[in-house]
Amino acid sequence: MSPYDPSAFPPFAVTVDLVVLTVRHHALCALVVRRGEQPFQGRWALPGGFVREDEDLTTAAARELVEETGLCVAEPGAPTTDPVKGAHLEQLATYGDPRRDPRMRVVSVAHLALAPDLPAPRAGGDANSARWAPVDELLQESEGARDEQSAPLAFDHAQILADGVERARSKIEYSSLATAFCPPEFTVGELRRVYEAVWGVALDPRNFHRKVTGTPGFLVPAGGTTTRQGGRPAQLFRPGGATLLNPPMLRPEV
Amino acid sequence: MSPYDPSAFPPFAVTVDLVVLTVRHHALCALVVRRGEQPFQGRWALPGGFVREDEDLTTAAARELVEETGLCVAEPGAPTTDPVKGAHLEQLATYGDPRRDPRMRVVSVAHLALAPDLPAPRAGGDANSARWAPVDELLQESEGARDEQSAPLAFDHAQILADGVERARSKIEYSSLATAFCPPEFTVGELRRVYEAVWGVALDPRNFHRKVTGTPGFLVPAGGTTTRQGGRPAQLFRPGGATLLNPPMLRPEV
DNA sequence: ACAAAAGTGTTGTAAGTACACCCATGC
DNA sequence: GCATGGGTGTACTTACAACACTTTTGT
Repeated sequence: MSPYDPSAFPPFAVTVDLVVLTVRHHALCALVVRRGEQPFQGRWALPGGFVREDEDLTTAAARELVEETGLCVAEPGAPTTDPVKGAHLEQLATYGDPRRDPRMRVVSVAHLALAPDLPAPRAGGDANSARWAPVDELLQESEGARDEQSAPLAFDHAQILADGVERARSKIEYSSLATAFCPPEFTVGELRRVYEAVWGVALDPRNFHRKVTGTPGFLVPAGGTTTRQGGRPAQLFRPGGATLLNPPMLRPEV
Repeated sequence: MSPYDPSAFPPFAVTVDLVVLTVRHHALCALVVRRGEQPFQGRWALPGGFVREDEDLTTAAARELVEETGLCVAEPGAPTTDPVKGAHLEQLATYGDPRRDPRMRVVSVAHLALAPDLPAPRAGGDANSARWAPVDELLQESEGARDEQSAPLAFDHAQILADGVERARSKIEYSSLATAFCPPEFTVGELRRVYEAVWGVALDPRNFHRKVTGTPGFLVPAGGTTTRQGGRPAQLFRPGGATLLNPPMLRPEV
């Protein structure tokens, strides 16, 4: 690595962008904010912002997450019943094409956040508004007439979102991450509907039940029952300690 | 995102660091270079360097790879018999702790490269020398007396290397990536020794053979045989088109 | 009574493990 | 001959898909 001479390296702006996913109305949705400025003024974009001078990348992402949604990241090992603290956050990938931002050289470290269904997004920062949008709408290629709601995302955010969705889809296979989409206590049926929404498939409720309750460390009984989904009362569960599932959940249609 | 005002964001240096892995003498090895300058002068470090003004991150990583090893990245879809062009390169993760470099704020986009066994590394850039070192030596915690060879890596490179090794270990499970450690044509036994070295386990040769030859798209017969490993002549194979393995290879001891 | 969702039992099948066993070369 | 690695056959076991069936609520 070169010495201290600042002229030896070009300066970059470094940002964090967030792919915040949740499951609403049986569909996988992402948080998008409307851009208030050029370029891409008025278009939807992923939330994000500059990394500060003395801030770690993960810290910057967690800060943006709070500013945009009020969500706090779950403390490892400290199970909480506060639905606003159950979020999962991890680094996704870094995007640094020289022309991805027309104004200057920006390297964006994208992060992936998974959250339970929240009442409503709160707009923050320099965004005019924010909303949860089904990822299917956001990612469908421009075909035929397009209304403003489903216009393509700003910058390279469609690519970032696609990468985040793909990460989530594959990661719930072999980890217990799907519980990050659920409230602190949930039923097996609710967990199944998360898998169905994220993967976009229908799962056999009977086999699913046997599988998740039989995977060690995935779920622990919370003690109560609920009928909030109708039908026979269902046992409530909390996430077990396990992070890696053995055996993994299998995504159909291979 | 904020307007053009450069005072609105702090400037960062952006580098790429490379985790270059290969299998030599039945052990997983990483390429390390000796640092010629402060800080960490004389210590081993991962190869890397600054991203240039108009350069994509992947381009920068590929350029560093050529400079340090002479390896070229494999062209997708263009199978080559040149052993120096078969390398696999992918982004690994980004490291941006404010204090990871004592001189200035550096964000490093680490990349993972997999290469077949090469004759010898060639030192390049500002490194005094370069060598292949077994990852077990590089990653073992400081315990007891340590010679210079096994001194811990500079900066946060031990963490980066550990992340790269873990990525490689898990990715050869469900992808055909293990062939990137092999020469253009190889035997089933050579491929098995790759898995054994990367995972650090012993595999049953009989079941392994059945499995890899039975996984569609993993291997295609190259037509010849070889006795370079001794014993009965073995069929030579080339990588098949498949990138994702179905069913996946299973890592023992879970 | 009926619909709806939860949960259990059973059966066929795909895939993995652990071996015994045979094959083709170099020395 | 014998050592060495390559390759096939087979029995045992696990895990998954499919689907019949029972349970417990709300209306």
